Amino acid sequence: MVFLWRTLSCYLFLREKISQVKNSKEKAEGQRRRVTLRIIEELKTEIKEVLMNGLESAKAAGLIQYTKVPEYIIEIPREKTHGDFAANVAMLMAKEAKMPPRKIGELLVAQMEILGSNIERVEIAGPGFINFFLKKDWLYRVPKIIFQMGDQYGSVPLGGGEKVQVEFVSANPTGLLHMGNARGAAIGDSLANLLQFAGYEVTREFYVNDAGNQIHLFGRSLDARYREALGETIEFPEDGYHGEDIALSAKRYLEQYGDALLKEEEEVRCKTLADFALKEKLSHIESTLKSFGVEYDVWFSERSLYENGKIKDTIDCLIKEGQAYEKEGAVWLKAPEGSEEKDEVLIRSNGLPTYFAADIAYHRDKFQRGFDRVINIWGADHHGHVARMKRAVSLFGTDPDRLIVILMQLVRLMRGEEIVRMSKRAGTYLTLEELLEEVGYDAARYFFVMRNPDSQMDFDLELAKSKTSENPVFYVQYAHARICSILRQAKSLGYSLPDPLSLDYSVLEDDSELALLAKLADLPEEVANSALTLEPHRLTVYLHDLAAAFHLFYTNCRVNTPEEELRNPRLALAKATALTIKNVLTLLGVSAPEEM
RNA sequence: GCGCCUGUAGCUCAGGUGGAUAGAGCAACGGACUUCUAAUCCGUGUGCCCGGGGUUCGAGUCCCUGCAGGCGCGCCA
Repeated sequence: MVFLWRTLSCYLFLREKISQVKNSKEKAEGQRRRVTLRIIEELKTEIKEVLMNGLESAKAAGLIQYTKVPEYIIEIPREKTHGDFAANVAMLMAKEAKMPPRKIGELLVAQMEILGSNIERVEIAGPGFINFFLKKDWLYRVPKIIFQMGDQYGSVPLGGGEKVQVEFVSANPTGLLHMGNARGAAIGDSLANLLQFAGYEVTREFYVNDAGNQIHLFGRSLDARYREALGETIEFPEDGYHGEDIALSAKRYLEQYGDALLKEEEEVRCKTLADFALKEKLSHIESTLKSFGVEYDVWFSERSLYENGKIKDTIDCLIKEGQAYEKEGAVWLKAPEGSEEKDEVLIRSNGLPTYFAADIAYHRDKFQRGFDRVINIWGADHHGHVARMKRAVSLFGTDPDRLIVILMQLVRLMRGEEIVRMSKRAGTYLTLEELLEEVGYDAARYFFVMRNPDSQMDFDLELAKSKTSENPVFYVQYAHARICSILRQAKSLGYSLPDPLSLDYSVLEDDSELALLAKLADLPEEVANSALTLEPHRLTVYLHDLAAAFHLFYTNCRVNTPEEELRNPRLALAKATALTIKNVLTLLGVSAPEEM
């Protein structure tokens, strides 16, 4: 009876979910995303129920004493021989129950009712793990779910529509994009994709530093080149931008608008030229990033904070609250009470706000725009700014934990053994454009996102150029291309794939087939974990494992066999794998080629 | 001096909330294509997880400390 009920309810549950998915196909994206089937999660829940019921029975029978069940986990063991899932609860209870973990496990398992569940058998192993071996049926649900979900397979309703902003790259608009920006672009964009896939409402933002000191200097450098082009002998600003691009910008202005600017005041000349060149630079940055697969929702101008008075308002507010004060002609932000930190300048004695002041106003504005969480991706050289910024946010009543800064360690460029010293002034740095030309779009994206932002990375150009096959991205892409090839082959043999939802998958019994199914089922959990920890690089680990599982399946099992009962489920399995690979590659901004 | 990050195989790196025999790629060596793409698969590792303490049933993971490398500590951004 229990068995029947469980089977029936499970079936009804599945039917309901599937019909939800079916109906939702015509509905909006957002609604589609809410429908998700996390098999692994369901199974864990079921195991927990069985486990807890057993534990209560054991307690009721006076076999095990405890007051509270400790925080235990259900994990997927690395070793196949350790079962499909394992629980560590017996080991955690040992102390209070005053019994060896294995003994607890035995008593517990004896009280468990597994009849009618997905559990086939249970074992006690090692120091006291309770290992669960499941019936294979659950695996055969996997392909159907993947086909139901389509390009949404793997998405999870984790975020519940929480509004998250991801601000990344925000490169200095006076120059070109370098390797650090490239890393930030790959990580930021993948993270944004990932969060979106995990049910968050994501806004991608680029903060344009089009104000302040550097723009002033930028303008003066341009002005010098402009006048130089008109035959004047010039004195180049001491800390000016020496790059050739500056001179070229000035020349282009001259060609378009002539020499009329000479009659204007220096300040007007500088501002006009700076505006002209900034526009050029920004559109160049935008198109370069676009060619790297990155597009923004918002380009936020720092200058706008000056023009609409938000910086002034922010500082006034701080003064009013007694957090800032005037001294020696400057305005200072007080360090926290009792801390060893120094007070920070907000407005210089020359009357101009500092970058920090603008950034406070900027972050205040971010939260005023209603984001629940704000994620900034910064280079490690900005880490000194993090604590300050969090504190500044808290001064306006925002919980500083809502501001998350992901610091990336810097990228070191190598040519073989030799370190390439990057210098903007000398113009000896590699731009993102050049990188794309040398290494290629997919490899660059994958390479950057593969590594944990915390680790500093060497980018060896010679390696990247000479042996591109070393890059793991090809391993994954090849799996996808192979599947497409199988499907093409099937078509040319006249094999058509019937509705994958009506197939019987239980003929898939080879170890490599079962392993592949299990790996496919794992994606929603991987997405959830990666989104929770804000670590898109985990997805590359998953992709590699998935591709490996497929390559093994490919080697061991022939898909296009004449036996229809075997061929059809295998074709469907292959197709489901391709779909899954493509979904994850898309999150990483990498293409899924059909041929290689 | 203070702060942040890092230290895992020859090299490049993975190792959610502590779990069972620490993994992968590359490189090296030996096998597997008359069969859906060999950019693949299978096999071969003698790793003081930087050192030293500690926490506990159990530590690469947590705490303390030392060493080494990177990066910050501006009226720069």
